[in-house]
Amino acid sequence: MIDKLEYLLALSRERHFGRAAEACGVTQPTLSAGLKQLEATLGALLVQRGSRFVGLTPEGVRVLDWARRIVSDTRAMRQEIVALKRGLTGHLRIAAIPTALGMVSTLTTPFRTRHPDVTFKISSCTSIAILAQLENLEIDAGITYLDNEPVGRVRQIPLYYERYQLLTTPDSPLGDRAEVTWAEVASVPLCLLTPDMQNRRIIDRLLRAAGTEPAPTLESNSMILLFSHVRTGRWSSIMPAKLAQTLGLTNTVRAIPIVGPDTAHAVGLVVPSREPMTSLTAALVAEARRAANELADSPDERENLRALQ
Amino acid sequence: MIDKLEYLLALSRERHFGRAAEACGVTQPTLSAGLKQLEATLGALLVQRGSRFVGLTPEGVRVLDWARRIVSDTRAMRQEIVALKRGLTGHLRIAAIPTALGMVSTLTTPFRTRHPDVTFKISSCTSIAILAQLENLEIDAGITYLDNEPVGRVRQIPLYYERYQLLTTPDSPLGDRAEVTWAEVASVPLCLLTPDMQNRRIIDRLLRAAGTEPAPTLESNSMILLFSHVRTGRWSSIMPAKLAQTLGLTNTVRAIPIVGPDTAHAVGLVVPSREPMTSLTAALVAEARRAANELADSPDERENLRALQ
DNA sequence: GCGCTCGATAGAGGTTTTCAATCGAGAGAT
DNA sequence: ATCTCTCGATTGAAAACCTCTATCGAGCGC
Repeated sequence: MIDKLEYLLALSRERHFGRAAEACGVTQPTLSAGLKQLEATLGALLVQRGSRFVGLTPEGVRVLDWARRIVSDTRAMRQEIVALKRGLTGHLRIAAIPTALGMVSTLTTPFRTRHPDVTFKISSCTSIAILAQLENLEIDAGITYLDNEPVGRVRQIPLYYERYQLLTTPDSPLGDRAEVTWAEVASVPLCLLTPDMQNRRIIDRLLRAAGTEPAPTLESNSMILLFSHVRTGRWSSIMPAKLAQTLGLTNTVRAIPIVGPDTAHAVGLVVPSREPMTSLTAALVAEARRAANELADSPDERENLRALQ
Repeated sequence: MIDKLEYLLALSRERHFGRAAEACGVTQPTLSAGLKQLEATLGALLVQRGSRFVGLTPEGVRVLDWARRIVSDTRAMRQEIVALKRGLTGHLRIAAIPTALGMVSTLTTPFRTRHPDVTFKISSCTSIAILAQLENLEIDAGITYLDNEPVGRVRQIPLYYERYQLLTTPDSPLGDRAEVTWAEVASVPLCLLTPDMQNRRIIDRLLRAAGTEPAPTLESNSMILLFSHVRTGRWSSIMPAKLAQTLGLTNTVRAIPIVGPDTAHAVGLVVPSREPMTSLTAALVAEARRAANELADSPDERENLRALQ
């Protein structure tokens, strides 16, 4: 039964019988038969039949919802029993927004010291995708903005507030400043993330609040690419302080704090709000709580973050 | 997998392989093998082995906890899909404390009018047993005192406050009174419930609060038996008003309100606090909310009850 | 030590599951 | 219109699994 529910999860994710079967490690006829059997035992069509995959029926959508619960509980149970025997083992799949990638190591490094048998897979994607993947059990945790429209039921552990810095070369127009305003930032040629990234949308909002229209002359979805363009001296960019810190300041690149309307966006760990949590998830949450104390720029900020939980 | 989890549930309930197997509708070797397979897939012993059933291992207890979740979610899923097709159908198992049996019909009657395809099984048992059975998925809902030590996670819907009346014959010492005090009640020969019933323990407390020691000359676990003894004219008894109302006042039996310290005990519906609820449970909760309005003795009381949720 | 209860084990029989191979319907291209 | 390609359903054989009856063996009480 549970394996059949996994078939349904895979199908709704892949939207293709063959790929779903492959993802489950069975052949396509097996998956087809499994779903047909699930439909028989529940007494309702779950998959809209056609020459190709069309979608799930309303009943299918409801079953999908239950399947997520049941499958994730089953996995959590398995994991907990393994953890009871051999200590914390297993695999944590984490997705993070690109601007948070730099600080992931402050989470993973102490975690591995504490639990050496846990392996990680960390992927970079948009805040929207993180919530979608959490919902579909494709990742175990995400690191993203906490002021998102709540898409699914998630538990959030605040980590730090994102503050922005202008990345530029010392010999460019603003290169010698100790701090700059958002209005000033808009006056230099900028390279920024693409607008599908929430970070870019936040920066756009901040620039508009300063009365200017964002007009980057180069867009990319890779922070590394932006950074390398800044190094040429022909572009400047805007980056969260935590990330600029990680990339390291060479003698050709300066990071200048941007002052002005301080609409700080909190970044934190998000995990499925299932009670009780997976033992791995629980350990990660504990680690995040510890990391939050280290990452906070001031005791004040620490207090504010704690209030967000 | 799920059927194996059901085996574990049955075993922990019956504490006997043969009876557990019977409860699951399989033979004892099948249940034994199923549990052994569950142990193999989880990689841990779940049942303490001995010549007879000893108990579950710590791992077994943890798995049992998950099994309850997974099995109940699976049942809820099945039910919801059936409900989507054929409207609300199925079976509701309710347990109630004896003193609440009289008012169950104010819940079930309108429920059946609304959902004619739902059948009921209503059993009478102690408040402790109700919570235990709820925990073990043996009943779907209970009707009991709401001031219990919370044994499991339950959601409670208040129905009414229990108030006590003296049941007696018109020609007995207190038979002509409009109301009596707890101290007066203690002066007549009483027949009461046995002390394993919470109702009796409450009455004992009330009698002691009035400075008297409860000394019933007859005890039983059946309200009907108590009532029939009252009718002989040789005993009086103490009953919740709601129940006295249901049993009906013949011309040989009077119900006299007992005044004094008003430590009202709220009675209500309790259901497993699983999110989302079974469709049947959700419908029952809705019915209980409606019934609470009807049962309340005053608007004041209605307000107090609402606050308990 | 005898008998009884309980749970484990063995082996047969039947069902279910799985897979490779193939079919057939529909979409898109020519 | 027809060809072709993709996708999901179907088929049939082999393997795996599950469930049963029958029986065993350990421990408990007498």
